[in-house]
Amino acid sequence: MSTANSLTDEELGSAAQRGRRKRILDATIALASQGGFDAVQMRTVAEQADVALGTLYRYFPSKIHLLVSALGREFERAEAATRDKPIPGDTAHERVMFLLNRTTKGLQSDPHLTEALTRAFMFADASVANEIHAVGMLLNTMLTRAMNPGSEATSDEDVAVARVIADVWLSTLVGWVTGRTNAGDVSKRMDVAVGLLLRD
Amino acid sequence: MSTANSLTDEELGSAAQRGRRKRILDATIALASQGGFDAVQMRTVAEQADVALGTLYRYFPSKIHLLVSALGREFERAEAATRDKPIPGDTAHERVMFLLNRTTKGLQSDPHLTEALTRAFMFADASVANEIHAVGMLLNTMLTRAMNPGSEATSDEDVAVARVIADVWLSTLVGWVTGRTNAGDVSKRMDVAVGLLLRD
DNA sequence: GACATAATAGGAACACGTTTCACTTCGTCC
DNA sequence: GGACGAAGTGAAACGTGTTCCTATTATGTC
Repeated sequence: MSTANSLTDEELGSAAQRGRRKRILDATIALASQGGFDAVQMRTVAEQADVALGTLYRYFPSKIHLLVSALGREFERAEAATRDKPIPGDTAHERVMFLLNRTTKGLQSDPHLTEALTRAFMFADASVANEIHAVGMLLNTMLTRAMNPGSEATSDEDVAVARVIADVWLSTLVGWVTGRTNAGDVSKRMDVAVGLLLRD
Repeated sequence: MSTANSLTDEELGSAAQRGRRKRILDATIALASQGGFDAVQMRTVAEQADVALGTLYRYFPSKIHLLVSALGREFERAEAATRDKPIPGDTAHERVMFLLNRTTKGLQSDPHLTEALTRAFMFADASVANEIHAVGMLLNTMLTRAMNPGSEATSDEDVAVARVIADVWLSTLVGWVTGRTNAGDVSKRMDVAVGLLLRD
């Protein structure tokens, strides 16, 4: 696996290049959504994005980088769409579960896409650290905001709890993606975990 | 990915067959230990186990099945070695941490092997459910026993806590394996998580 | 506008997981 | 002991991620 990074949108000079990058990610999402991890074939992505295979590899040094970058973009999109909406719920537990349920439902509405992205996320190695880190930060931000809706300083404990919740959520998601847990159990297990962690 | 199962030791008739299976798993562990996931190449495993490639695939229908089965054998070995030793510690928290630290230290002493096995575990899909389930049960048994050392009935809450701990541990392990978390942080993060879950 | 440089296209080639197939060996039943 | 099916061998072939190479096209500089 190569050690280079994916090209981010910001460091791309021309509009044509940003266009290529966008077409590549769009094709990736479309293929993943339709057939999951295996359907995201580099030749197919390149063809569908109207880009040469070599160019695809110039933008994203591996299939994993590509998928994790796509995941990042989707996550940002989802986060941006809900950034300014207050999360309903009287307790941290309720708000966190609202957030998790909403996100989980979104993921479960496109199982193939979720499978592809989760697989990539879990398979990624150190060379994908940057892309992974971006996703992790986003996730933690969303969770701590749900726990602590005002913009008061977030406590260390909140951060720790958010990390544990994120870990459990990821494991559970992997279980669902790989067919070991059914959709309903994801919610149930998250509720149990959140209940144990946020006793208010 | 094929849907067949790995051949278990019990369902193998002859001693020659059990020998083949053992040689295959030994070769797998040796290669993984030396070079990690990528070094476990099916041709190399077959060659080193003195078995034809087709035979290897008859015993283990994919590289993932092979690695997860190897993981299962290692886990059983580790569990059997410590089954009857009482776990030191005055509280559930201490005992669980003792167990986690001992296991984590064992894993970290062979990073390549751990990388290979964890990668396989996280990448596995539904066709590997049996092999995965065996590992999951073992892990949960070990954790609930640490939490609840007598053989008193294990409560539902204990089981739920054990599952959450296992989830966090897996996520953290993945972080370590993929170079996102260093070895010391694994312990620290597990301690925080266990502290949140077992407040005694 | 001419040129240097970088980016892209197009496609061949390689690596490794997986499949396939023709053949041989082994175990079992009569 | 021979016949038969299951298991094993050996090698070729395929699919897909990845790399590499050359020709062509943009892009920026004087």
